[in-house]
Amino acid sequence: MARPRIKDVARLAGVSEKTVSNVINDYTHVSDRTRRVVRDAIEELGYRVNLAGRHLRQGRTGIIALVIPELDVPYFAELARHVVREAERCSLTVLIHQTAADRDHELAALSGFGSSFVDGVILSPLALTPDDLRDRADAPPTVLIGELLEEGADHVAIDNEKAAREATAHLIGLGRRRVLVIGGRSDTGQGTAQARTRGYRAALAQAGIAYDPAALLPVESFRMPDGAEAVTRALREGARPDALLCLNDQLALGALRALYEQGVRVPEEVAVIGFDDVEAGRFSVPTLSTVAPDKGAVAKVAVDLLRRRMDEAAGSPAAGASPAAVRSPQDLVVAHSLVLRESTEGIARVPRPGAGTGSAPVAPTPSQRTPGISNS
Amino acid sequence: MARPRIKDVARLAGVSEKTVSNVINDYTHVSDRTRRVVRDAIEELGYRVNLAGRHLRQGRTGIIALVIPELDVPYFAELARHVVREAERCSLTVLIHQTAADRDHELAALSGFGSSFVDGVILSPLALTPDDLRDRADAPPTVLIGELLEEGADHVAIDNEKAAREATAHLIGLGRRRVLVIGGRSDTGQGTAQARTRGYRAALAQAGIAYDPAALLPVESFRMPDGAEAVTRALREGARPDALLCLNDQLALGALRALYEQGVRVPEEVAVIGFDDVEAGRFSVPTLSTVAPDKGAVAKVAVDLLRRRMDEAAGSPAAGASPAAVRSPQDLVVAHSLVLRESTEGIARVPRPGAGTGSAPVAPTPSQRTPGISNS
DNA sequence: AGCCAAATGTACATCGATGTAAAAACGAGC
DNA sequence: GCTCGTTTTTACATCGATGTACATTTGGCT
Repeated sequence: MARPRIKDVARLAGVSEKTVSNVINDYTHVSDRTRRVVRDAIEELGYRVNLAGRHLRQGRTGIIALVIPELDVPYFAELARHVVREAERCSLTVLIHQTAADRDHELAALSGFGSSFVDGVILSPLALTPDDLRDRADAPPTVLIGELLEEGADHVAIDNEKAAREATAHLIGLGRRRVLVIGGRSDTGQGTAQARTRGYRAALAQAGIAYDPAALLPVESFRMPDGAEAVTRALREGARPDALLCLNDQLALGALRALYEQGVRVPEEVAVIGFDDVEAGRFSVPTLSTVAPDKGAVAKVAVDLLRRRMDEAAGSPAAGASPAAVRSPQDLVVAHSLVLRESTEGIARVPRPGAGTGSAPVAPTPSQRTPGISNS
Repeated sequence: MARPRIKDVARLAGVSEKTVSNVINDYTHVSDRTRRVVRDAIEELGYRVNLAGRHLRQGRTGIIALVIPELDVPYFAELARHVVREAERCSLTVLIHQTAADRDHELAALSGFGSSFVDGVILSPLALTPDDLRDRADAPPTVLIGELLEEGADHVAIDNEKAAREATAHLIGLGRRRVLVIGGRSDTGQGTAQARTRGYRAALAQAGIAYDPAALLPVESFRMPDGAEAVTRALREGARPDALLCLNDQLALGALRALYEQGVRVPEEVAVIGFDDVEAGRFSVPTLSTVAPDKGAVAKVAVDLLRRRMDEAAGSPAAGASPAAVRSPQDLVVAHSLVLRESTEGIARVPRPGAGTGSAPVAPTPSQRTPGISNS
């Protein structure tokens, strides 16, 4: 009645345990007849391999961890979906772990959850310092996404500086001159926020617009309430922006809400643009222009790179043999595009026809996406 | 250089392997001195237990699976966060698995991913049939959340029928008479959608309003595009609702967008109410009234129940001894409340003051929640 | 001092699957 | 029929941690 073991299969099939193992693992030299007999026995007993035994023997689990700050931030959730799909293709299981942007949690993830039961880690760090990355000794292969911390670790992301430059340039091209940056940071760190802020400044410089440090509105975290609060406070303090560059879509959606509450029209008075292209931005009122990273590509590139690292780790434990070209840390850049929607374009809204709605709508369907300006 | 084993710790500490194991597992009869020596050795070597070995020996992994249809549906993401937090308290790790509402994936999850490497499963099924639940033989302990499939399985959810009745009654109380149900289903299944539809009909009946089957708008899935499409189509076909009961917030948010595009004012012309209380509904324009399940409670109750089942499974493999009271399937109901926001209340918006925003805002801050009508 | 019970530590087998090395079976060629 | 070279199969050790059963030490008491 208990779960059958390989031993039970062997007994039923009248062969040794190893032969059963050979059949399971598609070992070459097994006669067709034996293979069939064993298969039948497996079928009859409903046998399935026990991962614990295999793991102990082989030292691998087939599980990789995806470590992200918050599950309920749509960008991470959407990314997670892609990573899971991608991993499934290589029959890897993804263990999703949230760190709540907590350094200890991220550290734990880096070293494989205090035990080697994941074969690799894809980590989106928020609170780690470059130092943390250095003193990991026996950590599993790791690929970072999103934040660029420093040389020394594999990393996949879009060109954040360039993307921010393009987005800002677009706002300037619309005639906007007073662009606030929600979530902007002036320090010279390696984080995404800093890179995007640099891009913003580059665009200003290119257009010959003076940079005002007060245009950077810091936020506690990158969620809707923070965006709303930052904008509300800025307006209350007398800011008169004609555009907002929000460093992610959550901030932008919060900002849209705050602008609405303050009676500021978007995009007529203030244009708004975000980052990430989350689904909610396609249905907000107004719909949200945004920098769209190719999430599928981020996931694919990250998983591919991680797999290479895992193979290396497994293949040559006594390192050195493999070509330095692959072993040296990779910093891979993924494509992004600028998706323009109502929050920057000012698509005319259907005038209110009393309660009637018989006429065909003029506004675009929300799912309709502007082709966008693709980067290299 | 390789990862240290228990053997290495034992050698360094000058004790047997078992003693090290005893220290690690807080066995009672270990002298303080020995304990300290072993602890120091562990510290010095940076030893950490290997899960594979422990798992093989104990037959447990300390991992539970949370199986949900889609990670990027905010409700599931928010729920997942709570489940992870709750599990962390009992030092359980959560493996999140998405099924894409695919029956095969859900089945695989039910039987523990083709191997016994998770100790338990919390499953939010969408495509499973009651039959599937019956023929699972050696599946790990399982708790269902959300959908009520049938007797025979542990289950945690809000009282969906009652919640829908309350929500509908509230709409009727606002004077609305033509309430459409986005995502409504008239069949007599055990799903959430059916339960909510029954609640809707009950409320109509109670108010003496005739039920029109055409008021149920079926959807392909429960996401924003589906909500938008359903509403757009209904309006185009001549429907003249004065309220929408959307069976989740995603549908409602899509509906809000569609109504906006059609020039229909919310809530003046059409009141809208959703289910789930996702964060986006607190920042939409207008903000979204919704049935708010106590997600923290759902997570807590589900994890607690699962732990009981896991203990039972571990304690008495040859069942029978434990009291039937606990072993019989539980069907636990969690509290919900009705959160009223702009989409039903019609809070006055600040009139557009040109570009000025100097005056204090009148609208409530988005995070401000109406206390709500709590159920039992 | 002498004894007994409780406290503490150890050797060894075990969980399940698989790599290793070697035995057994098979087939071809003379 | 016998040898040699392959193919197929097997016995056994192994991965790392821990339960079992027993050995040893400790301490309290008479």
